[in-house]
Amino acid sequence: MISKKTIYAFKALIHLAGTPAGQPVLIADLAKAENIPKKFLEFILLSLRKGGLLLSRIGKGGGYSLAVPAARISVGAIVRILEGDIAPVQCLSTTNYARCEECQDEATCGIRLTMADVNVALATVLDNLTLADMIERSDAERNKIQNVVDYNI
Amino acid sequence: MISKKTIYAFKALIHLAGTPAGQPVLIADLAKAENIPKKFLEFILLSLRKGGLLLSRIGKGGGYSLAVPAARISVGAIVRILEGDIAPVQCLSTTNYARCEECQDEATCGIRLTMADVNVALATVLDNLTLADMIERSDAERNKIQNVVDYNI
DNA sequence: ATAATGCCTATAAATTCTATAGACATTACA
DNA sequence: TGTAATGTCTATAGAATTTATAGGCATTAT
Repeated sequence: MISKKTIYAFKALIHLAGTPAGQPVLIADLAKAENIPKKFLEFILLSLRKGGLLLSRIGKGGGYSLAVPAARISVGAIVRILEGDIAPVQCLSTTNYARCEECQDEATCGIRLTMADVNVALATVLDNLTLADMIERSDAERNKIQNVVDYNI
Repeated sequence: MISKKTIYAFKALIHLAGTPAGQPVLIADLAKAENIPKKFLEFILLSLRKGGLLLSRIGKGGGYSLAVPAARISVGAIVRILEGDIAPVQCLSTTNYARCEECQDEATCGIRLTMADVNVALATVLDNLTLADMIERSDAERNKIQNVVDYNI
């Protein structure tokens, strides 16, 4: 289950992807528009910036904008920044590795070996979905529904 | 990231799969052998029994044993029992559904549409791995290492 | 009967997640 | 050069969840 923090990040990124490039968005406006606690959002945006996904400008006329096109921001990258990792068990994490407390032998641990498969499956799907996909799918669904409405008229 | 509770469940199930059928194992023994807090394990085993994966016998000579062969216990089933669900967002959960607080329109939510893919990928891999796989892979790795040792002698 | 066992409810302790406060640093622009 | 507008940073509070424990009850074999 992904955390609220990551959901907020998705929302913020989708919002930023929908604003004209070179026109930074204020934290306060973003918070209001997406109904995210401002101070919490502040922290989330900072993380995303440090993760290389956002640009910020301080001072008057400042704000946040995407650092890269939405099509090149993978969902996996977002999740990794906010959740720290994707791995289902910490002994499989690359960024946040920790040995299991009482794992006798990591190399032959059946749980670990099995979870490695899960890890690969998860990473694969998350790394192949992008912010642009999120937006496209939403638009596509909206159009589908709109067409049905048109048809009915 | 899967919880300690689920890891404990895996360990307990692997242990039970490794004991002769019809020979129930005591909670106390299992707790000691796998180094799991006894009272916590008690709760975990109860959940697994209610989930249909274990049989128990009360009273003297009682204990726990697998209700089905290890090859027919999927990792997904175990995770679902302990974690409640697999879905990455609650609005995709079947057993534990909850609408997102401020989702304007669930049908066109890009986050939800995207996470649906993740959900399928995750469910697929988890449902196709079994307790028997966990044990087999562990054995296979052990043999590999053993063979290397033999070869070196 | 009695001892051995799982079952159940309640609750405590620890950890993580969510949210807030407030001072500080940087920038645009009058 | 001053001032208002902004993001940055550190600290901490509050809420929720996860992990762990206690103790009495119900059931069974002998």
